[in-house]
Formats: sequence, structure tokens, C-alpha cells
Amino acid sequence: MASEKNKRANIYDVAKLAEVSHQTVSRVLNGHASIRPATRARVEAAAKELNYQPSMAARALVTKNSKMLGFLVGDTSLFGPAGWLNALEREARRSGYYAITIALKNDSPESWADPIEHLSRLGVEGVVCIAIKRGAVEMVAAAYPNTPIVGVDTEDVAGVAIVGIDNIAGAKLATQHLIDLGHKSILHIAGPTDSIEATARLEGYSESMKAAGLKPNVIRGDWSSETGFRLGVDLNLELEKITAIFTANDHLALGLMKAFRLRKIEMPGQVSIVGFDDMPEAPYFEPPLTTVIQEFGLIGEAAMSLLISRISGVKGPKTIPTMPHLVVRESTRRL
Amino acid sequence: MASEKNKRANIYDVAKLAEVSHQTVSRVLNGHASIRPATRARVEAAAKELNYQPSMAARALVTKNSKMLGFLVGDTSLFGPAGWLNALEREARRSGYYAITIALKNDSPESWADPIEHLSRLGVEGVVCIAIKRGAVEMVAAAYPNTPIVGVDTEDVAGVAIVGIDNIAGAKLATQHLIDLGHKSILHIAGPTDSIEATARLEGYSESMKAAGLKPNVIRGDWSSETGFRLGVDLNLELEKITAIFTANDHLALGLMKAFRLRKIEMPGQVSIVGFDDMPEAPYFEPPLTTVIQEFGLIGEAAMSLLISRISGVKGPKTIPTMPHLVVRESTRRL
DNA sequence: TACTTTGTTGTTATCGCTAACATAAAAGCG
DNA sequence: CGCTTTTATGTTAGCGATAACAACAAAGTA
Repeated sequence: MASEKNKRANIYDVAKLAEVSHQTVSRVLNGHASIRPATRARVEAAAKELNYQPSMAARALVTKNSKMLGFLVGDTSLFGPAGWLNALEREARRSGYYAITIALKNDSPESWADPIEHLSRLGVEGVVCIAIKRGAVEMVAAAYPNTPIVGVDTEDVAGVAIVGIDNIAGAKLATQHLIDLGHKSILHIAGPTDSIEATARLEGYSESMKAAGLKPNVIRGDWSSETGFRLGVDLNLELEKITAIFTANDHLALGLMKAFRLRKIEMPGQVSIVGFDDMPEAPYFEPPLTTVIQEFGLIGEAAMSLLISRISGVKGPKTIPTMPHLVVRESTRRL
Repeated sequence: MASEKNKRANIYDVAKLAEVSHQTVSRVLNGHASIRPATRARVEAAAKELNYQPSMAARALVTKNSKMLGFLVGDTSLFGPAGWLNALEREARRSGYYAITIALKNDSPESWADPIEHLSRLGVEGVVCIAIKRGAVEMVAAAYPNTPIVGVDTEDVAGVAIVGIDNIAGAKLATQHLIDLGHKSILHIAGPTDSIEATARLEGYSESMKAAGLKPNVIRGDWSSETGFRLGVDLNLELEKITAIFTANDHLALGLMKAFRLRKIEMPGQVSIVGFDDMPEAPYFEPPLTTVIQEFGLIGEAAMSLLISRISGVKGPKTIPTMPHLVVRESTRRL
């Protein structure tokens, strides 16, 4: 029934079986208006009978619409990027697009050129940059001058639409929570310098502190538990009477708390901790971590609708921020 | 310099500039042998000048080689699948392939049909199934009768090559470690029934126990910390004098340990815990988790080389197992 | 009734590339 | 030196789809 000659049926095969011209088949496939119902039914039956699947390559060649999107992502092992990627892929498929995901590993800018070029050969219709490093978005924008680009949690580059959690607002939420609990000396362990998110979170923290008349106090970290641990081992809380710490993500908090437990520093007794991300493991940390949560699904939808509207020529908004929320657990306490 | 008419240069543009026929350009592009070095240089210069990028669509149309691979993955938020995906994508790109990643969410088999069909339209040259559920591989195999398929950590289906960590060996490693420490009553908290990995890990546990003359004791769980926690709250250790627990992954162990801490059950004093996966957070758990580690890079390479050899018609081995290792931390102790 | 308008289908050209065959020049050979 | 073989390049056809235009019938209109 299926393929007699072990070869995919093409549009002419369907046309012959349905006794129409191949163009009529094409019209049925593309939902063209003026087709007699009887003809449409015949064509559809023939297509089904032959298990016909239109060739995307042929279609892409003539229409210039590859129906493909490029997803350039930073570190997929991080909770945030992984979640966005998931949501984005689902949304892309819902809209009939294929997602080519390529990782831009955390190395040097030189290492980005190759993946970016690889993708450009394909002729993607749009690109989503997900949490990639400072400078990378610019490289992408330069490499795809006529392709719509949407950034998810990336820096602001001319011509690139941005969707993302409002990291500044999230950081303010975290910091304000600690301030509201009566903390005065609040340390921020920031993420890596080349990360846009980290910078925004730092900014939100600083603003909240200054608004409350408190002095910001920052240590640079990265995104890893290991760094959190290392910093936690060395940190002298007494020196500056630190009673609360806001870390740029949950991983840092995890490592930090491990070090504090070893040093018998009580949490939240001696020091309160707030993270950022709400990874699924956060409730099971010791103590359960107060943190900031972001909605992956919403971000995925927003990014995709923005990208698709740009592909179809609609301008749409330049930015769609999504609002994060605070999840209070046992790692924070009134001073 | 780049695109004067804002239009991608094609092979004829390059040919005209290099003063050769388009076919000669094609030959240079594809590294054909008999091209005079001078001609090759002229063509390459012209291609560079015009910023020429061959159209994958046109090439795919005529050669039937789309240079695209489909990655069907289960839950990308899990540490294992995310790591494999990363490694696989990198390897695919190294071989000049594009990876279309599609998630097969954990729902019903009916929900798999749509993504599978979506992918088949594209005409991928090969498919990698990554940690997808029981039955899904069979659906994929049925949907792509003439396409090479490689499974990473999936069940054994006719015609599908398998690469994966040897879950049985890993589970034996974990179980034997506990046995060696003198534990007699060892509980296994298994993963979900419909997971191939979970089943293999359970099997390895059972075999080790039986080989040591001990009675296997299993509770069904899934992959989440939440379930680990819930089970940990209810579990009666005294009833069966349980002194050690091997969980099917690290997440379960995290939740379980949280519950035990609340119940003031000492770890590893009263009960030793072993996980599986070695997620990057495991060293910072309380206590740091003894677990089984798997090499993502090796698996990615192995899977890709297997797939590519199958695409090019070479048969290759049916299975490439990779050996996991045990990482001993503080959650286990001699009885 | 003759004359547009509309609906439905068919014909031909084209997208950008590679395959297959054709051809001309250079090289090998008795 | 004339013949085949090899090397280097050009010419034509076709992959499977859509676009653009053409054609014919049915329906609406003056």
C-alpha cells in the first residue's frame, strides 16, 4: 500500500492518482480557496493512499521559506536556558517551524563564528539567541543582516527584539525581601561579568540597596555551585556584619550553603540566603531556598510570537518583559 | 562589497565572477579532484568576495541528502538527557549535520505521533532517540522505515542501534559498593516503570543483591526530588532494618535526604545513600552524595559515529555501551 | 443575448544546485 | 606522428515544489 518502489511519492504521483494536475494538488496542500470539494477530497485521498509527504527542500527552494529557525543557546545545562529552550521548541513546532539548536559554548568569541556560519548556510527564517554572552548577540546580528532575531535574556542590540525575565525586577524583589526582613548588611554574590543576566541582577540589587539607603556589597562569582562553595569557605561575615546574602542563582546558593554548614554558620539564624531561578531542587536544599521564580512557558510563547510576527513583517513590540515572583522558603528570616 | 542587490549570491553569480561555468564552481565547492589549482583559487576568491553560501535546500533537493538529523528527546530538564543532547549536537555539527531537536513530552503515546510526523516531513537522514519512553522507539522505528536510528539509553528495538551508559553495570556498581560496606538490607527506590533506564538500573540492583545472597527490596518512584521527599517522609526504616538506600537518580536522593534530615535520621550514620547521575550539584548536597557518573562526551561521540556510519551504509556494531564509574562521597559509610 | 466577472483547473517557467554526459586540450605511447 | 587515455571544463537535464499566467466553464449583468 505504502511505497511500492521504496521511494517517497511526489506531487506528480499524487496528481496522477487523483487525476488532476500537480498544481491542483499543490493548491489543496496549501489550502487554496477555489477548489471544488469533490476535487479536494480526491486529492486528499490520493495523498493519504501514497503516504505523501511534501518535500520541505523543494518547497524551501521555491518559496525562500525554509520553515526553519535557529536557536543559539549558551549553556544548556543551566536550568534557565534549558527551560526556555524547551518552551521555545514547543512553540516553534506549534507554528509549523523546525528548530535547529546550536550551542555557543562559553569559550572565546572566535569559537562562536563557526556555529553561526553553520546556521547561516541553512537559511533560517529567524534566530533566537538564548542567554548567550555579551558580544555574541552582536556577532549574530552582524551575521544575519536580513533575518529577524529575538533575544531571550540577552543584552540590548540594535534591531534585536528582546524577551526575558525582568532580571532587574527579580533582583529587586529578592533584595527588597531581605530589606523588609530588617537586614542592613546584604551581600550580593554576582554571576560572571560577561553575562547579561548577571549584570542586570547586580543592577537590580544595587538599586534596591541604594533606594533603602544601604551600601551595596558585591563579590563576583559565576554560575556554579563550586564557586559558591569556594566563596563560602573564605567569606568573613563578621568583618562587615553581613546578615544576608543574595546570590545570582540557585547553584551559587547551594555551594555557599554547603560551605556555611561545614563552618557551622546557621541559616537562616546567622545569615539569610536568597537565590534566583527556583530550580526544581531548591525546595530540598538545606535549608530550603528562598528564591525568584521565572515562567518558562510564558517566555517561550512571547519569544516565539515576537519572532513570528517579525518574520511575517509585522513590527511588534521591541521588548516583552515577563515578571518574576519571589518564593519564600526557610533560608530567609526576620533579623 | 557584500550583497549589492540585497540578495544572496548563487552559484551562477560566483561562476560569472570567476569566469568559469557554474558546474566548475560546484566541483570546487565539493572538493572534486580534477580542478586546476589556479581555477580553484579563482573560484574560491569569487565565492568569498560575494559572501556566497550554498543553498542547503537546493542541494538537498537534488542529492536527497538533507544533512539534517532528528533528535527526539524525552525530558530535557533532566541532567542526563540534557548532557547527551549537548554532546550530540556538538558531534553532529562537527560532521556537518544540522540537528533538529524535538521533545517528546512525557505524556501519552498519542502525543508522540505529531512530533514524529513533523520531523518526517523534513526528510532527516538519521534519527537519534534520547531517553524516550518505552514504546516510543518502536513508534519512531515504524515511522522511519528507511532511516537509520540510534537510541541513546533506550530500549532494544529491532533495527535500532543502541548507545548508552550501561545502566545495569552502573546499578551493580552502586549496589556492590553498599554490599562491600557491609550493608545487608538495601532498599532501591526505582524510577518510573515506563523508563528503560529505570528498569535497567532496577535490574542491576536486583542482580547484585541476589549474587550476594541478599533479598531485593524495591519501591517505585519517578525521577523527581518531590517523590524522593514524599517517600522519605513515609518510609519505615526499622521495619525491615534498612541501613542503605540506592536511588535511581540523584534527584530522588536529594528529596529523600531532605525528608530524612527533617526526621533526624542520620546520614550516613543510620542510613547510607547512593544516587545515580552525578549531577554537578551532588557534591554540595547534605551530605555530599555518593553516586554513579556517566560520560556525556563519550556517549555523544559514540552515538554520532554509529549514526553516521549507518547513514553511509556501513553496518557498524549494534551496541556501544559506555562504562559508568562510582564517585564515593560522604553519604555512604561502612556499617 | 452578448459581455463581463468569477471560479476552477491546467501549462509552463523557475528556484539553486548536482548528475550525467559531452567536449576540448594535454599527456602517454608504440 | 597519429592514436588512445587522461585531465579539465562546459552543457543540458532534472530534483519537487510554487508562481504566474492561460484557459475554459459557469454565473452574473446590462
